[in-house]
Amino acid sequence: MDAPRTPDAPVAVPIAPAAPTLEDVARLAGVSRATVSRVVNGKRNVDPAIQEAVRQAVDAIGYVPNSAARSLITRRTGAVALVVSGAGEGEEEVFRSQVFTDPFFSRVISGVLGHLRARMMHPVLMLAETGQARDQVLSYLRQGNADGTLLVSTHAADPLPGLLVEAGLPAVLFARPELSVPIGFVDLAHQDGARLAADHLIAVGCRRVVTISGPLDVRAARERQDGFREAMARHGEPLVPSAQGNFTQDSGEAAMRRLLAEVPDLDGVFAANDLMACGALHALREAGRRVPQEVRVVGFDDSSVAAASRPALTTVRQPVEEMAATMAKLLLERIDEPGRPPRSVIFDPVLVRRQSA
Amino acid sequence: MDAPRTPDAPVAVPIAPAAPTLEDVARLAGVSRATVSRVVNGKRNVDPAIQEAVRQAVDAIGYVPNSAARSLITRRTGAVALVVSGAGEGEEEVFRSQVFTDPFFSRVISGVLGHLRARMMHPVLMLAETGQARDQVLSYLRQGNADGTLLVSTHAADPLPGLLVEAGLPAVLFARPELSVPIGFVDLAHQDGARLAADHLIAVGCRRVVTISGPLDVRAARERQDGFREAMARHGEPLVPSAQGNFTQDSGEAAMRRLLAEVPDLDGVFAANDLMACGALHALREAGRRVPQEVRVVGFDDSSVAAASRPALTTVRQPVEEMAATMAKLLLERIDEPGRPPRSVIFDPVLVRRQSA
DNA sequence: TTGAAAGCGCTAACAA
DNA sequence: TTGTTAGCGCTTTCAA
Repeated sequence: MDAPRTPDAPVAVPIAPAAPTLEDVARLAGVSRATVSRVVNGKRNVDPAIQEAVRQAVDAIGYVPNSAARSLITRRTGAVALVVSGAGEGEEEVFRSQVFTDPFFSRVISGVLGHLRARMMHPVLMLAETGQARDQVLSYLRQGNADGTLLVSTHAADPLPGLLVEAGLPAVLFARPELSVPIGFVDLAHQDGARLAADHLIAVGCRRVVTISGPLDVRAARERQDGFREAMARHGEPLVPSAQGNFTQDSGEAAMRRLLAEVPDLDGVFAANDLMACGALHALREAGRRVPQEVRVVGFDDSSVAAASRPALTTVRQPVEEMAATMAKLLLERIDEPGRPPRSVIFDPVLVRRQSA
Repeated sequence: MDAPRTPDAPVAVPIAPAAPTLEDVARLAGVSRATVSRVVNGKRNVDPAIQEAVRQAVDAIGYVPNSAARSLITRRTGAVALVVSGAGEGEEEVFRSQVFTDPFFSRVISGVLGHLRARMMHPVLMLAETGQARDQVLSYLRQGNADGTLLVSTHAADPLPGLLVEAGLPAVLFARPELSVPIGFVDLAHQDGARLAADHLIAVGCRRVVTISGPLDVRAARERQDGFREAMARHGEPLVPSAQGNFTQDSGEAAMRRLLAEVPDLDGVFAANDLMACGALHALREAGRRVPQEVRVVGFDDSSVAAASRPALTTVRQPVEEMAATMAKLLLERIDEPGRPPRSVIFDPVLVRRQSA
């Protein structure tokens, strides 16, 4: 009663080709597994003739080492986690879109990739914006899925640095941790950068200067603010009106409007990042103020929007790619020599003059 | 130029605590390794009492499974490669900075991450912009470092899709491959999107319309261009002046200048992406043309710059995050059921009206 | 339901 | 210089 089965379509059948192993190569080359292993890993002390024979066998058979097996012994994965961690209050999707809208993270990725690939290591991207996500990241790392962690915290009081140190996992941060944790980091001399901006605004003749700050629970935002105020005080301007933003363009635009209402005769603006400076530019244009003729604007970061905006932004450059590359370098150092104490590097900012000031 | 400073760092002594293994847990709980394994992996058929005992032992001892050992048997890593591949001509650093300046890639990452994390999988970021880099990616994958590949090609005739299929590695592409390769992908109905733009420009009264195209060796750019021209032809405008850009803002600005010189009375612009549309906006402002009063501008993608630019861009939305999430979904399907033929999904674009048209 | 035993594929002592 | 041998820590038949 059985209807004859129609044969399955002649689709490219997925034959599991049973990947060749060291054993197979060894047999074909007529040597031991150990010797093959040595050749494959480029260890010295192997007869050139045998080396050649092994190589031929490898090519002939299409051998590729299995990295799980290798990792099991070497305790190395060739991967590092690149984790972006938040405060733990936001919504997942909001956090994601904010993180990835900000050109900052792209620059971090770019810098990290640049340094890592030369060492044949690869970054695994992870988000740790909630407590649960953080636990997942932690357990992922504890399982030995990565050789170390590059951590970018977006908010203060992030518990992750402490947890990583506690777990004995190599890690390096972007930005000095809020809480004192014995861990390496790269950072910028934010106060110096803010001073550069203040000095420049004064130098080009501004007399009524205001600032748009970032969220003041973020250390970098605080330091930029403090540094700016301090420098202005030294120039005899101890009272600098300020409005707070949250590093987004919209928040910068809103802050600028508030400041225009509050200080109608302002002639200089320092924004704590370029995105907000860009927003300020929009608000100023909307208010009919010409930049830089009537109002000068200085941003911070020198992100891609700085050069792209019109007028192009004068800004304080933070060498993010270079910092990220250094972060990777510090991590690899630590992975290579676990005994070594954590190192940190602080970078100096530079003023980049464009059209806005 | 930065002169990195090195602050002194406190020392943290590295204790190598010899991670506990299944064996340790088994001994402590008084059961066999197999039983512990079953409990840890949530297999049924384990006495609740024993289950509890094992769990306690796990907690007491701080056991975490070693994923290299696990992968060796399961042949799963929990990682997928997210590779961005280029044509193979550019410089490494240039490619990196271009890739990561474009908000498009950030959106891809965001969408991928959103889908993957729910399945406890993680993306490993890789670039394959040169032949050498491509080989590295390929060997990384062949070594079993990832369970599959999500591939975003920036250029036509990318050999990687073919190589992946040939190697029997599960993969899904963003955008249909130029060469015919039996592989799954997600894509947008670009022509339909371009038609949306054309219909809108006509509907709002434009009579002298021009386009800024992307590089025409990129399929998406071609389809947007063709779709636009076709739709304009149906509206009785078979000859649409066009200038070519390369998807960057600067190239859009330059293209717009050329078009202004060539077609001084133009009153409508369709740019093949938002970045170029933004550049066009700048060129138009510079030329003293008011948008949208004198010239209407429509972009493509609805990337973050579209809403951020002033005037905000009317644009054709490409649901990149959703597409990327689907790409991840298709890949996981394929990883779970290797026998299954590749699936693809094509998304419909939507016109997003803002201020520029 | 549990345990014993056999590897997964590789590297690294240790001998030869 | 090469081979032998022992695992790395885990999952998974197969019996009990």
